[in-house]
Amino acid sequence: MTAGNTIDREIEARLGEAGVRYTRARRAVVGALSRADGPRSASELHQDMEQDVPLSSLYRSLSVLDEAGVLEPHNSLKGLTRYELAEWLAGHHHHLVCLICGTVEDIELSADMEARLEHLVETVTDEFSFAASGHTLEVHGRCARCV
Amino acid sequence: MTAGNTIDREIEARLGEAGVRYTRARRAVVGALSRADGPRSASELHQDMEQDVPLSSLYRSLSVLDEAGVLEPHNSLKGLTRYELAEWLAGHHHHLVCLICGTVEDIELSADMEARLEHLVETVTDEFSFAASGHTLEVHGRCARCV
DNA sequence: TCGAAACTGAGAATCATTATCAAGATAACA
DNA sequence: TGTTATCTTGATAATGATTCTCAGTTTCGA
Repeated sequence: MTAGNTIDREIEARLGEAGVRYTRARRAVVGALSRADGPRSASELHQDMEQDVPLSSLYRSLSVLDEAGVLEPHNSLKGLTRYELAEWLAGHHHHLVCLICGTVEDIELSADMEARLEHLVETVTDEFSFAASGHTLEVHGRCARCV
Repeated sequence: MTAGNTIDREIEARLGEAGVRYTRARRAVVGALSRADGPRSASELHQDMEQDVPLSSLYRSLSVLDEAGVLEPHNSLKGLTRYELAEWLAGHHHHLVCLICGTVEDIELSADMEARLEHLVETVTDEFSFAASGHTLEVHGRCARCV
């Protein structure tokens, strides 16, 4: 996939600006996340990549990538933090959150709905003294696997 | 406030169905939460109620109330779980999430916007095999205190 | 008033995450 | 091409939130 390479180049550039390297471990994390269909926690990634990268390094990779703006953290069930590629890499989307098993699936909204949300967020910015930088609609319920 | 009493009666009834009592500690938790303007974590509540209830009991109260459907958990920054009164008690609302300090403020949407969201959620239910039970719009950014 | 069931508090145990630190890779450059 | 400054890594210890355990206490109904 050329898309993968493009993303890799963009990330490499971004990390360069941040003064850090795009190492094997970090590439592996990005790879696993771009293969995933939703946010993943450190331990989920650890399994996905078959213990290739030790947990402690994995956590460090995640926080480096997060600080560089390559990833976005997503706080989920049971005090777990799951990460996904940032919107500028993966596109804007929303979440289906399973209240039973905690997994999160990405979904996209219609352009119409998305436009309305954007407008709403602007309104909020004015109404409350809150500097909005983004938004996510979370739909809660039971996923297919949790019947 | 009569509202408080009404809520208390409703909660008492609900807990009765669940076969648990509405004890002093649990009342204190509900009181602190209904005074708050957004979700609160166990340790925040512990401070709010001036160590009146020991942390271990507080956690237990939270999980009992959660299981009985009186509270709703909200996963926030740094693996913290914050709770708030469930929607059937506190009304439906959305969140302003500060990415810096992690505090969450409740907001309400216009009826128009809310109707659109509801409609959207129904669409999602059909399109994906996902049994939606609720939704929240999270607006991310910096709160007034974090300039 | 007695006993079963529910509750409480203190402390130990768990789990995710972060910090530490010595050893290993890399890049720039003399 | 060796040298050095810097960035990384991996193992391990430490932290912080949350859950578990268990003995003692309270509460409700018979």
